[in-house]
Amino acid sequence: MNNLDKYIKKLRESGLRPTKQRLKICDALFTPEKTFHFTVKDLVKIIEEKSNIKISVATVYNTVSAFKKKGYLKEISITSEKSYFDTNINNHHHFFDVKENELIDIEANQVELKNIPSPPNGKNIKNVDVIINIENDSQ
Amino acid sequence: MNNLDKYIKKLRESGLRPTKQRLKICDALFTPEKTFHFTVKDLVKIIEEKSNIKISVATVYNTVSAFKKKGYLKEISITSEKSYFDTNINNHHHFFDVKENELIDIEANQVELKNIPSPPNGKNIKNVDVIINIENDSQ
DNA sequence: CTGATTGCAAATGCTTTGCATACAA
DNA sequence: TTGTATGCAAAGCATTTGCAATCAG
Repeated sequence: MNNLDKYIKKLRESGLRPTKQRLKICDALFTPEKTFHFTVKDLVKIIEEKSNIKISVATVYNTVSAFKKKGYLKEISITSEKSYFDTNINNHHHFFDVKENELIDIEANQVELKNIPSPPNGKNIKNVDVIINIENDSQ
Repeated sequence: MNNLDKYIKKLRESGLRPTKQRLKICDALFTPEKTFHFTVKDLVKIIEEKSNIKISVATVYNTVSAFKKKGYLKEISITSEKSYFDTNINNHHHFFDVKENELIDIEANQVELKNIPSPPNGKNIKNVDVIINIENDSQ
């Protein structure tokens, strides 16, 4: 299956029609070999630089949101005024530089998590995020 | 030392003058026996209900921000459109109900974290947050 | 043609800034 | 009186909503 077909499939599975704007979003997100972290604003910038088209932030938001709900993207739990997303959907964790707002992946098997407590009655665990907040030595 | 003196001390140590508004904020935050989680909007509501005074959100923001910087409050790392703070400044973790936006404390010793990887060169670890995201069984 | 979906301008709501006012010395 | 800190209205942004335009069938 070529990329275009993959992207059309991902969009349809997320409940979205494969429009020109949304295919550009897929291209920006899923074509790079390496996974990466981004904000909605980052993504708009990447798309506009790559293709010289105009795309509204609202379109990016609803597409990213649909992909997140479907599990094609993950949102990262950090204390930041903006939402950060990750194209790496495997179980893993993060360093977060609180001053620079920079994220670095940590492989899941690099951290040993044991004795995870049971969730409250009627609830189940969706996922566990480990955030290691870091800052410059001098601070 | 009585509460008022404690609050004046906390404010001065955070670089703020002890004004009427700020003492109300201290009262709302540090008088309750139990620690709790809150957003800035929650805090404004608590203060206005308790004392019938008007207080602007900006004043609450800058005071909360100064207390956070000083370590008298902690911000919690979660994927939410609002910032959540915690009056419990001991090392501990959280369950986060992603649908209800509800937080529950987990004692630090309830989770066993091992093999924390070394931070990148020139950086040191400020703190480690473990977020256990939960949702209703049926979902 | 018709009902459903799209893309985006405008609205919303959280957070920060700028400045007239109040305060300390 | 004078320089500094305060409190908050207004501005600034991230995100969501509502709807005219478009599309699929």
